Amino acid sequence: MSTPQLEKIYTPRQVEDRWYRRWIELGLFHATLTHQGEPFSIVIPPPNVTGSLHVGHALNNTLQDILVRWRRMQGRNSLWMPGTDHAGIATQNVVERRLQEEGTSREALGREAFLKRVWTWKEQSGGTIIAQLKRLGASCDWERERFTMDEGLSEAVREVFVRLHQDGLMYRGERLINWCPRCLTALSDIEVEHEDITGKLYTIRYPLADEPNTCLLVATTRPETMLGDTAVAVHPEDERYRRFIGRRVSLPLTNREIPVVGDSILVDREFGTGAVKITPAHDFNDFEAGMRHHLPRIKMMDVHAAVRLAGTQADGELSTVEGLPVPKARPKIEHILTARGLLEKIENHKMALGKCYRCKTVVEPLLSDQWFVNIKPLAEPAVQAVEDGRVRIIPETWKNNYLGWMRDIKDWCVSRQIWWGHQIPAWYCEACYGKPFLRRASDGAPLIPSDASAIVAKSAPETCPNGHRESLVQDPDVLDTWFSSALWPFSTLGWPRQTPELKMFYPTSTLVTGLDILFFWVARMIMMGLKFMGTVPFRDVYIHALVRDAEGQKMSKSKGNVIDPLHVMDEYGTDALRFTLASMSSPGRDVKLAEERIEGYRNFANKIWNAARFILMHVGGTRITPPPAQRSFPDRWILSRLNATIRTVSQDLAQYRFDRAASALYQFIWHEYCDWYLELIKPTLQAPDSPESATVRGTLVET
RNA sequence: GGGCGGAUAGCUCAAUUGGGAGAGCGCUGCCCUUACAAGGCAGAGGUCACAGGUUCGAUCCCUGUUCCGCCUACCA
Repeated sequence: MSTPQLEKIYTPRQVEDRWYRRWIELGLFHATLTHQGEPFSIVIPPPNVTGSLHVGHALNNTLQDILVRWRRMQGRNSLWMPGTDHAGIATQNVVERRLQEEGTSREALGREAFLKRVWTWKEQSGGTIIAQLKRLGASCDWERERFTMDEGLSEAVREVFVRLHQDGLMYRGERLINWCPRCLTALSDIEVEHEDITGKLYTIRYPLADEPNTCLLVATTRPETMLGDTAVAVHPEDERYRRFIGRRVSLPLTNREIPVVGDSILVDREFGTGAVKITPAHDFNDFEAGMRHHLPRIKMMDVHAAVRLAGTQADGELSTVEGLPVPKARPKIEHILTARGLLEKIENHKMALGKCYRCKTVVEPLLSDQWFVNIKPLAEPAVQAVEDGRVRIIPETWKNNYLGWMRDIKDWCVSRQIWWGHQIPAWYCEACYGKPFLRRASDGAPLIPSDASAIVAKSAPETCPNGHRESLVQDPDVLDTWFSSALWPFSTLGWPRQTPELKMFYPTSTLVTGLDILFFWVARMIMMGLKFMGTVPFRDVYIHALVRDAEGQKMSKSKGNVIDPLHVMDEYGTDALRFTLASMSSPGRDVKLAEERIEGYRNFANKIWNAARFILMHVGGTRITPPPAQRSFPDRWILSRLNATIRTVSQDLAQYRFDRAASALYQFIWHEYCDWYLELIKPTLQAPDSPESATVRGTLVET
């Protein structure tokens, strides 16, 4: 019998690396098609390919790993499908920043060279997050790793786009969309973050055209947009203003006269002055109102959110505003209005400011031609699937959140004016619609004529319907990153081909994710899964907590309160981090990660290490399983406790109570096995030949 | 504006059916007893946010209040 020499103190790093290598060598994470067990599958929420492991990833992947390893131990054919996301805007921004440091830009490089550059960047840094997941111990089936821009997944994207188009669920149209003036692209509604601020409410005098001494008082938080006003609305039943409806006011600072209309939807009599300016090209409500009253749309800013006076005959003073970005234009307009006695008052006003979720720039509503998914027909079945329990959302409290959003869902703007991503599979004929075609105008807007009809196809068509061959150009825009993510549960398994993997592992068993991407990702996967696979993409959605710092603050680089999981793993070991995250992951509560807690579980790992060390010192690698009749009282006791613990842990994990499972393990190992059992058997270990001793050995090594 | 969650020991959090309030960390005291001082044993510490109500009895159920957090919402 050899007596292995174990260090007195557990040093995680070497042990972790050694075991991880061994697991990989033995192919333990690889799911095969020949495995007889009942399939169990999870697709990873693909991290951004340029990303680095943060503590949210650590939690998310720890929980998935626990589930997968547990099911694997139960004999299930378990697949954890890994991969990364191309993360369109985020990645493009990263590479663009690099270019800027080099004194160049994507425009200077041109599309092709730029994309080459992004791919290079992806090859260089794309492996980082994967390596970090391995460091975390993630038991993914790495042989199956996918990337959202792999050829197979891109094919799935084109297939879906074309089929949605065929079914009338994908359309192009001029709508008001959220526009990021820094990223220079459209954003979907949920890509806009709202921040509460105290802004200003300006009340401006709009004189009646035929009665200049009488003014309508109009309230606005964005006075500069008055340059794009095409009407003023009052409530049709408002006694104060009824007599003005149908007459005209002369729009200050411009030479235009605009009508006064009655609109009971737009106007809240109680708010402000009861009179609202209508700027159809720069406000969502006004856009709708503009449609109701057939008002013209005047764009008073360009894609950089800089003021344009086109459509307005500006006087000398106003022309100084031309070209100024909104934050600079606003005070100038305020100044001019004040100087001319047109500003009635300014009040403080609480409001929500929309910001780009990628770069935090203030988002502007902009009139633009974009591609949209007609989402209602897809949302309805996805609502049903959750209502009737085909998809279970855990904890259930988020179910209403999901249903509420889905029932009130707006069409999904899927086109992005960036280069990194899946280029939209639509072609236009320059011969039919004139040149220059797809070049960008000085304001950056694509020059696809609104009436140009697109030829949507999986690959470039030979000719346009009129027979032109050489004049076809592809839509320059790319798809929202979340478009390809929505297909992830089946595209990674080989769809649109009917692969054996798809048959075996779809629908997947569980999705583990954070609340922040419930709408971005989860909802869209359910919609797309139902549409293209006919079944839900997963049975359970487990929504875990958000990890905060010890003070409960959201971790952010700017606050400097970020806990780096890599640092924690170096300092305390991977198991300490994982056990901490699991044990604090109780439902309905955010995880406040405090370093002392991690230290406590580092000690736990050390405790286990030393228990093993103790056993090995006495019995080495001997493995003896005595028949039940020969088992001592302590043996029978600890075995019964062991079985009870296994039962508890299994029940807890089946209910996604990672916290309880962790505490059951902690309790058993430390306070029952170590504190009592090991102490109880110490005397018998003094007499190595006694039957009790043999029993002890067998039991210990077995467990 | 609407919706949801939280408030329990100094700190971080448990407590699935209303009936004696728990863990880890920290703290106090004693132990370097050869598995582990990243340990062992013993112990202190809580009007379970506040105010009402239901009940024989409430941390738990109901109502209201305060504070914190989140989601959602473009009342200009």
